[in-house]
Amino acid sequence: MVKVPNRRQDSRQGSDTPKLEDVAARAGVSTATVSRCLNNPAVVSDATRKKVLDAVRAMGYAPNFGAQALAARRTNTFGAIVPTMENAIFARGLQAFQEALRQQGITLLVASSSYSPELEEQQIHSLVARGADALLLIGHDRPPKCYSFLQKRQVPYVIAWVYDGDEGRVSIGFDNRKAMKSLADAVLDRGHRRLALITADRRNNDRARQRSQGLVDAMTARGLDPETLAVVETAYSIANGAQALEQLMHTTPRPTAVMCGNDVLAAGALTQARKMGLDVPGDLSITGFDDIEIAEIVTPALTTVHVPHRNMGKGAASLLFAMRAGEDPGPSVELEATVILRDSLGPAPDRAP
Amino acid sequence: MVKVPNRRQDSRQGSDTPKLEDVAARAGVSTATVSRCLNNPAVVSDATRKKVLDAVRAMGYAPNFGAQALAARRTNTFGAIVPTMENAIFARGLQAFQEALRQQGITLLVASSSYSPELEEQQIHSLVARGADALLLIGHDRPPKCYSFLQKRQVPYVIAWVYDGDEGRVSIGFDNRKAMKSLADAVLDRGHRRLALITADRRNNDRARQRSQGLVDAMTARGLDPETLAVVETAYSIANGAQALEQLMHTTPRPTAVMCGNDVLAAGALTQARKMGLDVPGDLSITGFDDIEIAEIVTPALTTVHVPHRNMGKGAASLLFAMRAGEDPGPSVELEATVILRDSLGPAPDRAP
DNA sequence: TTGTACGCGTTATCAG
DNA sequence: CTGATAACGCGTACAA
Repeated sequence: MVKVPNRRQDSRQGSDTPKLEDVAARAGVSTATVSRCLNNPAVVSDATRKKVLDAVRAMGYAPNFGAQALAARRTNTFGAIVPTMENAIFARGLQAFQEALRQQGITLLVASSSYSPELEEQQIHSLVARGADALLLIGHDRPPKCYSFLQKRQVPYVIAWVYDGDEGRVSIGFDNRKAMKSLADAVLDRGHRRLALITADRRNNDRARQRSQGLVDAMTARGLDPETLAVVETAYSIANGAQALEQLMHTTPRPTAVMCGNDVLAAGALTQARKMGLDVPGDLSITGFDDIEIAEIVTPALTTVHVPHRNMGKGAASLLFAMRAGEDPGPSVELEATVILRDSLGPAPDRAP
Repeated sequence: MVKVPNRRQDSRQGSDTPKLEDVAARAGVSTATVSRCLNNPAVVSDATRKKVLDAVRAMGYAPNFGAQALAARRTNTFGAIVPTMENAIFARGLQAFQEALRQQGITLLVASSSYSPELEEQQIHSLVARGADALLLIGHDRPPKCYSFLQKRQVPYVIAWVYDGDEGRVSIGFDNRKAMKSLADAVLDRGHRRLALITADRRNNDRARQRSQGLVDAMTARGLDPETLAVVETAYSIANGAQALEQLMHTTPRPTAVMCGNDVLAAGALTQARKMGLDVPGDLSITGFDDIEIAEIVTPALTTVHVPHRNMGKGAASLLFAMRAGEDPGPSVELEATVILRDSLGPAPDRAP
């Protein structure tokens, strides 16, 4: 069979994407030199570099991703899988992560798992198959095979949004349990004794579990029976928060404070409480978690926990850079989360003047 | 030089990613057959197909993306560039878009341009370089070279979130100008005559420009002088909405209704108004645009324009499928946006009883 | 400092 | 229906 090299399928006209070879021809050098100019400019002479870069610009050359990935065995792409993109919980963190990556010339691929372990596993495979050089994951909760897969494929990853000693994995985040305990302490300090919790499904969500546990910790520390805590588990959404609150208001004894697993649920709960004619915080106190923008604009503003969104994103990027470079990323990083007191938390009603 | 085929750099142990060849060996067939099993199962015999697929499963084989892209000249990846991911404006639409793509086995890459034309151009290049088969863009406003680039590269694209006759480009969306005029009509119907507008920067944002124009249309239609409209231009954010409102409240004559370019600005404005001790809608009416979740939970709930988020996403996917298949996508699609009346809009104060 | 040439893992064509 | 094998476009030892 005869070779027909380098003739475009369609030699008629300009559906063309210039390739390295074209640039090389125009600049009067070899493809190797062009490649070097782009990837390792230091080793080529000033004169040729200029010549080549001019040609590159003139032709609007951009490397073919597939070819590059195939040859370099590296994509300069990191992946992130977050449970949701429908609200702002992870938005700020991702933004910071992305900014840090961009500075290193790395592209971010974001996928969302909709809080489904199966979907997340699929996304992990997909991102790795697409050549992600490293991965950002949220929380520890996922099937062990996910971890063995990543290890087998030698893909570095970091667990964000949690810090809990070490699970043998590099993580960066805050102590969800401790943070919720602090918030619960603030609630208990105000005399509340009948508490309720609206939380996300705790089965596949270690953050939710830890937050829940933090509340129990606080109660136990004061000699309260955790069994008296009313709990509603539901998916994160404003509507669900509202529905959960309604449900809780029909329980006896009625709670005087409803703590929510995040601000989205809390916003829904708050809206519903007011819709039911309750005064917040006069009749009922409500707290959130995460301190996303919504917390400040609802009425009354939400007492919540501010989490270090941006620092988690930035820090995760640093850890992954180190890991990709084959360096030791060091131990997991603990960042601080702080209680933010706003108007949705007040003294317990029966204790008020 | 001697060829050293198919020996892994590291033959020591299992840092391995199985390749087509490995699967072929295990199944006792050629690589071509394995490839066919995966991409065009119909043409291989049942027996071999089973044999091959078993091997694939057993080895956990996943095709190498780069190689696949290089050989097939197709990535099964679509890209979307939205102005922002920091709030929910585009979240629902993107979600729907993604769901539609997934059904066709297509992965979505999302990038955000932060409302910067330069950044957007860069993102377009990046996504195309990464082999995006098609692109979703928001609005028409961008340098012509972006369009010529896409045309030259033969990358299909659709413009979403707008419908304005035809710019010679396929678009799917609603008529921003008409929608805002309807909302403004509702405001004017309630007796408001001193209006203000808080809008995003209109220079690179045709949606913002059209919405602004719609307001002018409504005023003109009633014989009001558009010159009396107080306008503040600012970036979409809650904080900016708040600041803009404060500024407007210091103008004379003070507006009785503040219309906002979107719900995020409106939420900020609303919060600020209440912080300033104003009664909404008693002293001041405020409107938003987009009808994202936040519109329902602020107090009072926002009168706004509901835009067809999900249908735009789904429809955009359909159009792109057709275009990628070389079919004629047909003309641009106009969807309906509807005014949603909620409590933040009331009668003009001086007209109230 | 630059050029030559091979291999990266798939797909697709063509011959059996 | 299956098997060889030539591209696909780039990176990079190795040679010059």
